[in-house]
Amino acid sequence: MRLATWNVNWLAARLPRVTAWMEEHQPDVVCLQETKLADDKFPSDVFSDLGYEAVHHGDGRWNGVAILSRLGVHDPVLGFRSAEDEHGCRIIAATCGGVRVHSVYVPNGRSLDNEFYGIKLDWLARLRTMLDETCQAGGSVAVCGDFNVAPDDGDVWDPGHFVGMTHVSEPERAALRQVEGWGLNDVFRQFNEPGVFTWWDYRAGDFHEGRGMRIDLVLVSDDLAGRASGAFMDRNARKGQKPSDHAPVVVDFTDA
DNA sequence: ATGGTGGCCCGGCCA
Repeated sequence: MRLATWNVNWLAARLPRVTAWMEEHQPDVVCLQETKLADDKFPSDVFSDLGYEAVHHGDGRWNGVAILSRLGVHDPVLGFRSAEDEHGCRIIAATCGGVRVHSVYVPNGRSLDNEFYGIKLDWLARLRTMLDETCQAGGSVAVCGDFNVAPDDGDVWDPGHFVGMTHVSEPERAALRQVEGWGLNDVFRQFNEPGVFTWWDYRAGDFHEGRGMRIDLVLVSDDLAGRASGAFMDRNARKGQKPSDHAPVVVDFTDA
């Protein structure tokens, strides 16, 4: 199974790039974030023509998450049980090829003194609760998406630059570890050295200057981690005309 | 360096 995650920063603008990328890389399951589409505007037919079933959770303006799969889409769950915990459309789950897949877009947090920072920490705690409530220990589980947290200092271009900022603060990293504590592994790290990033600000030539962060993660249960055969970030998808500010992350698994 | 860019929808918000 080839599993991918990509924050596309508005699917309407990115659809040609996304479909071309899927045809080139042939993922079996794709988690998308920041589609910024209402459900009735989601281009299910385009993905259907490529052989993928899709489930989408979006309200049209901000956020928006989806799962595309050519291994089936079973038992989809849109959002948390309580919408007020979710702060927009930020999580969708479905079973694809025997794996419980989650596509997540964690709140940005804005700044350490902003109310959205607390919302971000609460959201990550709520994610852990969802895993506790809906996933069986020992099952095949993947939580993929834009976590808006760089797991450690090797995941940012310059730790000194980020002192006092979100994405790197200890409470955020601790909240991420609590999610991983369900029994998930940051599988990208098995195959890549520190310094491989997934997001670069559009501004000031950050991409070309290498000023990025690794905030797009694929967290998988132990059985999947044991079957992982490779993982990469596709830098080419961040180049050229009208890119997302995120690059996709791909992980390959051998069959069970 | 409080800029810079690029999305939402068309002025302020969000990343």
